[in-house]
Amino acid sequence: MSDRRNKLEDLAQQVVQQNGLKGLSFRTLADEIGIKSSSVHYYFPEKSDLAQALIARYSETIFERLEAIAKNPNTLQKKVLAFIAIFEQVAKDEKLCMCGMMAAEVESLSTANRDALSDFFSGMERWLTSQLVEHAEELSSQLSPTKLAKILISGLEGALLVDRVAGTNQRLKAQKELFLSWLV
Amino acid sequence: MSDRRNKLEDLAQQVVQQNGLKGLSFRTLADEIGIKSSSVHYYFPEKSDLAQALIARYSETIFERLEAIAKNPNTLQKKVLAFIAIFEQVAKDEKLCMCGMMAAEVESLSTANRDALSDFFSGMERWLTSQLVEHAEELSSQLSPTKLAKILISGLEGALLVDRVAGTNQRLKAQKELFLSWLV
DNA sequence: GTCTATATACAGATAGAC
DNA sequence: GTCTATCTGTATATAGAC
Repeated sequence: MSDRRNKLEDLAQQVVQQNGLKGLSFRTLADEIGIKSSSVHYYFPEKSDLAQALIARYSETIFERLEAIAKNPNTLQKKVLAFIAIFEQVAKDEKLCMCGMMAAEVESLSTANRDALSDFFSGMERWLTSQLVEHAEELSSQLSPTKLAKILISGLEGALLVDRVAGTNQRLKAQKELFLSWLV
Repeated sequence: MSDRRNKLEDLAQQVVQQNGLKGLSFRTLADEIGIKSSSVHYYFPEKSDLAQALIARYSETIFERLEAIAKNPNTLQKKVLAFIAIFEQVAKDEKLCMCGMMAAEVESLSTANRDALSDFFSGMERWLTSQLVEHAEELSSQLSPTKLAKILISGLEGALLVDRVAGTNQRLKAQKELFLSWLV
């Protein structure tokens, strides 16, 4: 992967997490890097190609981190708090989860983009579910691990969304406490 | 309020809930109504004026419904299920909460728009909190009503977001079960 | 209130030179 | 790989006639 391609993706991802895919233009992207928009089209012929690359890249980054968390022997509490910390870092930069942002724009995405987005969320849920199952003895909730995973992940996505408008982190904190309430 | 103005707002709201404010143009809005975009500017000089009207209108509609739910003597379970049903109706139309959608676009909104959005979410949380407090004896959670309200509302917003991508209603259902798990 | 006409800006995308 | 140049479409917004 070329360095330039990488820099384009870095910058594009940041813009998408703040302003959305519709808030990102090949022109401004090129300007910030110091090239022309036609050169950006060299790397990403269409905008949907850029979006696809961004989703793939973001997914890779996140799932690598999740794998590292899972591999490291630890309590469920520590593991999931490390998971939640990923969202907290996003919130601190006044951004959204990149895939959460694109989810809001799903009507204007290609079907490949949509599928990749859908895979991202189901992958995160699968990861969290497997952690909850693996540490079942540390859980005290009456709800199934699958449901708990769906609840927490959509809760975290929504918390990022609403907290950013309010300029606080109260909802993210509340979601964290929700998780803690599920532990024995 | 003129009939035309109303029809413009009706249509605009629907488009925003599906495609976002950036996905709404004065031109297409005018076309669908059968007038020219300059005539839309007669009602809403700038796009931020339209956005402000939409948020005010949406808030009014929702809070009227919440007031009706609160006024009608009922169990906490029935009241909150009626609250959740508002989200379920939105999901059925493959839309987002209009304010949830605009929350994703907050970086490109006027400060008045942001403040109105923030008020919408805090108003919903205040309503839900007051219901939880009023029916405290029906609750069994260790978390405070304020936190439960924040958890459920951001959870519902996130569930709409993620479910729409996945084309299911699993996360909304899971959030509903989460609420039910809080009852005695 | 609605129109025509237009100003201005910006979007995604492509052709072809270098 | 990057450029210049350009096509084409669309956006917000305004002026002024009717």
